[in-house]
Amino acid sequence: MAETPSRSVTISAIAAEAGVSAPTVSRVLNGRGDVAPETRERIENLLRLRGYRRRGSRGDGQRRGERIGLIDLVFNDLDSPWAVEIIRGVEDAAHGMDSGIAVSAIHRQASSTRKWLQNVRSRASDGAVLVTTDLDSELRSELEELHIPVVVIDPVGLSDLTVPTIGCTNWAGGLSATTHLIELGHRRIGFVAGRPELWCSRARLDGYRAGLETAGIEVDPELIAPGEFNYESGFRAGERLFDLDDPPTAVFAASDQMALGVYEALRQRGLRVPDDVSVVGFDDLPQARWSSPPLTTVRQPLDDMGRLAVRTLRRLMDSEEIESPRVELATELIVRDSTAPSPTATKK
Amino acid sequence: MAETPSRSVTISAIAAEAGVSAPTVSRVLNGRGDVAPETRERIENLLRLRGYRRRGSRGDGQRRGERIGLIDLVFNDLDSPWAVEIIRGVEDAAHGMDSGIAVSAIHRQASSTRKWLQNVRSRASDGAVLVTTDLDSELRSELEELHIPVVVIDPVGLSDLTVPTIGCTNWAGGLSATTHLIELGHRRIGFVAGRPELWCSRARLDGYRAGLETAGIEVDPELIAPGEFNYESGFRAGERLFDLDDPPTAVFAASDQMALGVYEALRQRGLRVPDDVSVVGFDDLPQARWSSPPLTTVRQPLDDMGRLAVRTLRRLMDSEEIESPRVELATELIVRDSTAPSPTATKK
DNA sequence: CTGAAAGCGCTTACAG
DNA sequence: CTGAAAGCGCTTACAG
Repeated sequence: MAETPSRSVTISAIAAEAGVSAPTVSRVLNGRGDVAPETRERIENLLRLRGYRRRGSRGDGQRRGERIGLIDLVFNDLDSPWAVEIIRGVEDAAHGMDSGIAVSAIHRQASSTRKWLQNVRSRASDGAVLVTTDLDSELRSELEELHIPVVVIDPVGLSDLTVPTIGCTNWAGGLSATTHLIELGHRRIGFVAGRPELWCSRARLDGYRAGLETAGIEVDPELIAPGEFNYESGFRAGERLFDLDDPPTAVFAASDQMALGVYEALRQRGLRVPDDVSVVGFDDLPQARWSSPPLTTVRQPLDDMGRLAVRTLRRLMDSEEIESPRVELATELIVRDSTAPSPTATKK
Repeated sequence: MAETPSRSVTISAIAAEAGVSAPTVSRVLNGRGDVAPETRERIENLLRLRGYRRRGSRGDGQRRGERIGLIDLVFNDLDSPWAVEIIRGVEDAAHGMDSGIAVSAIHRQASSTRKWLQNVRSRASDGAVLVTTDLDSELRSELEELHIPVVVIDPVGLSDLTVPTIGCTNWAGGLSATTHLIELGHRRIGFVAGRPELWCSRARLDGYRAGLETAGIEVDPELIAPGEFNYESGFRAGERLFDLDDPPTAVFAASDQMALGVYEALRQRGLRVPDDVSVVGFDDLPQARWSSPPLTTVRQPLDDMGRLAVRTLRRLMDSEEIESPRVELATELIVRDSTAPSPTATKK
């Protein structure tokens, strides 16, 4: 957790500590050229270390409980289909407390990360919500230097606990999806896994296993196909599962996108959902509702996770207690039209 | 177009004009309670009129060509599936010029619009990109009072030209989709229209008509079904078209979401895409690629529209010339697997 | 390359 | 409810 930013990290405080005058620090801050390299570096270090933030003439800095003005919302990339869901939740909660949100993506190149950080610093937001699958440690330490509260929304991982993290119950979701299929009479249930290096993939897989084992069904490794959460990998996994000698009658895919890939693999084989094969996804992205047939899936409350992130940020800013560094919101099985009783099941 | 903001709308300038002291204006700005109602109102009006923006102690205001720091990106609602596409484009371009973006939604209630505006004002962004289907005139005049450059991204409408607007070639897109189907041998081609009050719906419909007429096919009003751009209306339109005595062999829907609704209507009737019926959409949202079968559609370059909006804003800020108040980017037909030769066509 | 001085825009007690 | 005064954080010439 970042040290509490000292109450008045002003230009003159920094100047005093660096043994220069205030104007010199000001010049460094404004990127003027005429400062000796050593001086500049010394000042820049202090600036970072002390978490300097421009304060205008508002007097004695941020007061406890002061209205928050701007929250940074940071994605790895904006091409994930769940980005909007989270944006909506965060925007909604921020709006409710009269705050704005600054959305940005850390573009791949390391060089640009640095520029991006400078941006965040210069717009002086009051807190940051990070949505990220891979929160590398370098970035994290850079963020600490911002001296603002940070909350991580982490729908896929299970990061370490130095920063409050908001996730969802992946294991329970995997279990409920599998149980749903078993209750429909399915016995051969395929699983399309997510990226193996992410904890959520493991949790969903274990939920699947637990469901089978509870029902006394043996886990057949042949029925577990690798995937990477995206459409294409779901499609390939679907092909693989239905090329088996004894193919499954139902498939649980660890993401909606992979479930849609499975749809396509089935369509190309002339198999129908749900008449021939049942399919369950994970996420409940809007497109799950608009697929044909509408997809039964495990809902991950991304918007609520966004809202909770903002509320947590708020508490952090007010130096209130956080219940727990890791919160997992409940997943929920949404039954639509892609699941039906197993064609091979004994009719009851 | 907003009047150019005067160079130095300072608190004391406002105070002088209002015949009060600077501290009083300051109190109004900071929402302190102890100001006489009439005084407050007089000051608030002047503040709006003169486009007051907090300037800290940066000396003489914004200099021409100064690095831009924050761009406001405003949606009506964040539930539109194309929101991310635009966000990505705007973020990308803004990132490229070391600027951040503040994303917000105007929530429905009028009361909250006012609060939202105050927020925009107080975060002092350097420009605003509006994405909106219904840019009501009240909101627009409020925005003028912000005295910052504004660009409207308008994928659906054709607003009046007091503000630079970026759209796409809806008519040409409608024409190319229809021509594609005709070239595949289809003669009875259904059309699912968009919300009739929006100009883009009209343009797409006219493109459809033009395509038919060019090929010497009579326009059958029965084949034109009403829709509202969303999934449900597409579904209903599909039901209606395929309940006709002489149903179409192909359908062009004025949005991807409606096309997916048509998919579902077809599935429920046991009809297959594209073997029995071809379907074309409009937008090329990511989900078009992930539908089953992947959807042939007219691509609207939403991300490029976002990028262009930022570049236009930049020129406005630098007081450079804008080529044209209304720019339309080209649409492009993306052929995937939802279209095939008409089953009733004479084989060539 | 750096600092002392002047100044800007704003806010905060304080007095009435 | 309002203003004169003091002060804060920062920046901009200017001088060396």
